Amino acid sequence: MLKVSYIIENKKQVINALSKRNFDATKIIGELEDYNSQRKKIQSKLENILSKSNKISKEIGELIKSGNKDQADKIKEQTAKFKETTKELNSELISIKDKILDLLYKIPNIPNESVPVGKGEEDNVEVYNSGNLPKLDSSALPHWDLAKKYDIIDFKLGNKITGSGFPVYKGMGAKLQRSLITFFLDLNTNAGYNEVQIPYLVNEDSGIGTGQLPDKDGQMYHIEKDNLYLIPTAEVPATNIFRDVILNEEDLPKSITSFSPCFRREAGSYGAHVRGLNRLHQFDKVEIIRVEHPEKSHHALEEMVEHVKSIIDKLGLPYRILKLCGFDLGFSSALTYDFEVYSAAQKKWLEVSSVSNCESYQSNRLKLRYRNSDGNIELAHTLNGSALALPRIFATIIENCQTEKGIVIPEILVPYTGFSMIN
RNA sequence: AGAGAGGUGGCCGAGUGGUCGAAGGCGCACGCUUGGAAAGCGUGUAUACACCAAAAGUGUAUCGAGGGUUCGAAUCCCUUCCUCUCUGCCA
Repeated sequence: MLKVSYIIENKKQVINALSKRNFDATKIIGELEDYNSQRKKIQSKLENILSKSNKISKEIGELIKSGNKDQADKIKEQTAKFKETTKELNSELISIKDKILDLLYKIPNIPNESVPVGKGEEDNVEVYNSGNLPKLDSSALPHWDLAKKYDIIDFKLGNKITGSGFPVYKGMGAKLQRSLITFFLDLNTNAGYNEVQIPYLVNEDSGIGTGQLPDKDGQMYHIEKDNLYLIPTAEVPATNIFRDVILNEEDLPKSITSFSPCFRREAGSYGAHVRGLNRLHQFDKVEIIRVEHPEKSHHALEEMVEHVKSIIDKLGLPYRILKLCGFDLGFSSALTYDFEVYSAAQKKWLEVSSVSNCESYQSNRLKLRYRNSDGNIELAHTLNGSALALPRIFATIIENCQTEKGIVIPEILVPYTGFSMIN
């Protein structure tokens, strides 16, 4: 979330910048200003009274010490009136702070200057594409048919065990899946990301820290009995490593990578476009996270983009990179690049990675800060990206690499799979 | 899951109702000392918010979290989370 002081001091720029998202912040910022000045008034009043009553308490203490009980009792009466007003003011203060927080939760991050204006996903700007799109002959099968043909993914079995969107990978399919995970982790750690294994369930504080709560709690699976949430991405536990942390400037940057299954309720998205592996309730993903100095975060984003490019290049899949327009930009992101690989059998672009700079939007919620060389404390910047999400990569590999004889595994994966052909 | 013991600053650790934001130590920073280092000595060493144009300064809150008792809570009571020990269960 944004800082109240920042919003109020830069009101015009904020409203202007948010209009890129088709988000009209005029009213909400107006309310925010009102609440904030109310908050200050109440707080001053309250602190004044508390200060007085603290002084009196000290006096009472001294009087009792010196044996002056009668006088102490007299002064005690004075404090009675403070008590009620203190209580009232305090509950007013709490409720107004809650209101301010509620408003802050509703304001998305300010898009970076370079983010294009847009009214829909058609306004995303292609900034890179890797070359020619492969053409398969008309007998080419989509991955759900290939999965059945070679018995590598069983969607029906997943339905039986859990429900739709929980596929069972079998045999060479399972092996390919595991190979991809290891392959991605190897590339990420070679690029300097520290591998961590994180919990797949997180508490409420963590959900709030990275912005899934309170607004998007319908998208996460919630275990009510223990009040825990199944993670929708490793970004949540991995970024929360740094919640309530003050780093030293020289500790930056922090780079980590983590594999995890991801759980998403995907409430309300059903239909043909979610067929097969295209949209699942449980899928595997390897994530990269960076905590950066504000002056370096945009360079870091470019590095992350280059890194993801190199991964897809190695797999030899056709892809393009989109710079997301204001409309499509995620709530807490300032700048996002989406990677889409081209599925020749589905004749469709499939998103496989989203690399974002959240600037200080997450770190303000997380209270993730660093101490600069002057000794001042400032918010760090957080970035995250998929490197990579598995299902659509899996789907595209088997679709694009299908031949009459079988599915040809990309050469770079063969040392991981131990086989070069699924047939 | 049951019984017991705990959770204090970057770390260790004192504090069981009254100048306690918190002794003491370690660590860290700066200074003195030294040819240089170590040792020694001295000084400093939390965060958030508010007041102030700003700095200085002042105020308020924070001793796992939330609530309560009290003029006053790190200290007493309740709830909750976490850690440790024993028992149970288990990969």
